[in-house]
Amino acid sequence: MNALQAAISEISGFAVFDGLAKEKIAALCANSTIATCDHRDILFSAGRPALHFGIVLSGAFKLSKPSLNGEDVIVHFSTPGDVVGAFIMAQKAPIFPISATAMGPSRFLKIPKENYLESWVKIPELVFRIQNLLSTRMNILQDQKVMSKAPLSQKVAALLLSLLERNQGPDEMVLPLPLTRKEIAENLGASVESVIRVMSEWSKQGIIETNDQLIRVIKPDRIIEELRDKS
Amino acid sequence: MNALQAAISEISGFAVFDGLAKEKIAALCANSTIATCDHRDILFSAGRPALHFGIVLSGAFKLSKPSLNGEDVIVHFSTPGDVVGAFIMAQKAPIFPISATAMGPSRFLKIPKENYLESWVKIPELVFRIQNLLSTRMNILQDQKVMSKAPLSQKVAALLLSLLERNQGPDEMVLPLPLTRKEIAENLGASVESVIRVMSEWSKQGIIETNDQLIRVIKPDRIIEELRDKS
DNA sequence: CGTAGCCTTGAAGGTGATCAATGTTTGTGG
DNA sequence: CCACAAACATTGATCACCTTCAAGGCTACG
Repeated sequence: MNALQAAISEISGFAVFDGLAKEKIAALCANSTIATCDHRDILFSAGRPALHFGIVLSGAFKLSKPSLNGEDVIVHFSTPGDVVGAFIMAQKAPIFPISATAMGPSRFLKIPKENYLESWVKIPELVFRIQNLLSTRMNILQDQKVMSKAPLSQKVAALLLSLLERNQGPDEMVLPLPLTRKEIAENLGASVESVIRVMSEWSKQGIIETNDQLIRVIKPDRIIEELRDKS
Repeated sequence: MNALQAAISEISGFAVFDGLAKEKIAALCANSTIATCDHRDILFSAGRPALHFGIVLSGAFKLSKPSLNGEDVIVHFSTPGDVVGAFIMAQKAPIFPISATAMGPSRFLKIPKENYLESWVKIPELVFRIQNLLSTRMNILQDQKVMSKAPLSQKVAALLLSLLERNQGPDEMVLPLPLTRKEIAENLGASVESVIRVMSEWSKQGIIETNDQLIRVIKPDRIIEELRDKS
């Protein structure tokens, strides 16, 4: 359980637990385990019974759902501090509505759902923080929906900016997670080829720069400009 | 406050309050008011300070958000029993992220946000029910996102079926809210003309029938069939 | 060293947007 | 009660954006 102790120190820095004593956090995370994932490991699958929720410790996970035509659609990118599976608690026999897959080496704290029922929900402040995270996610979804009629370049621009906002790493202008063109396409509901056409144009113009699936934004203003009214 | 008493009887039938005593519900709704709206009345506007949340009593409201090009995008249709504005509670100085507009004559119970902080959050069961409603809404958004690459006819089909599911009225096969083609288009991120082309084809084939913005599904199987894999 | 996953580019084709014109219904004020 | 405006519904023609298909190159990894 030493690793668990370390994890608890780790998560005490996350916004959800801000201001809570370590002992309290430890109690909230009783019986939790740490899942260590490699690239493309599946944390949980859509349709499976959900016995735990949890928090992303490091790395990133993509949350996806199969579509009618068989392809997967990425619904959300989860980065450290994100609570995943918070909605399962409200149901009697909870089922994961989506699948979670690691993007690069990642770690996840698996918390039994009983903990939520027994201790988390008793702390109003905690309920608010969770709702805050969910609210953020709902807003991202809504904002993307609002852009459904916009040209692809604007969608890509909005996605990059939205991911940059979460950035807490050392380099302000590098996206906080490794992202392939395919994943961008799967998230925006576009084809890989179209995404590539948009982004290689930006690369040529020196607006962005990518190596090894890490995307660096060189000229953020140009990306923001992309979102301006083009009519 | 007689009207309020009546409203409380009304909402005691909604899923959120199932099993709660009338007195308790009355306490939860202390200082609430009833907003009576006509068609197209605006209940609240995106960007405005949010001092209350609430529950749809009757009629329906569309929740929308302006897009970059100025047009409004409908993010969600709220029907009786829906909790609207539940996410504002988690913030210090809450702002409505979306606008709510009445679709036909509708009524809404406005509950001060303080109530949530003081009494609602103290009842775990209530927290779960709220999260359940939010979860449903999140799932609808996610499901629509998953369909982003599907042809328009499938999106319309999915929308009709999803609205039929909420149906509690006398006629199983009539959508529970008045819906214009324009609103469908604004919700799906399509143009009115395209929606019309899809739906008039269905009308011709006797699959659906519309009078006065009430849509009746005559042959649900044909709509479901529309969602089958077309590859 | 071969496979798997990702990136890239070009050409062809389609779905749906846009534009324009007209009909219909609803609501409003003189 | 009529006239006029506003919102909604409809249909056709044109065009753009993006998808699909095809083919090839690159890198990582067993």
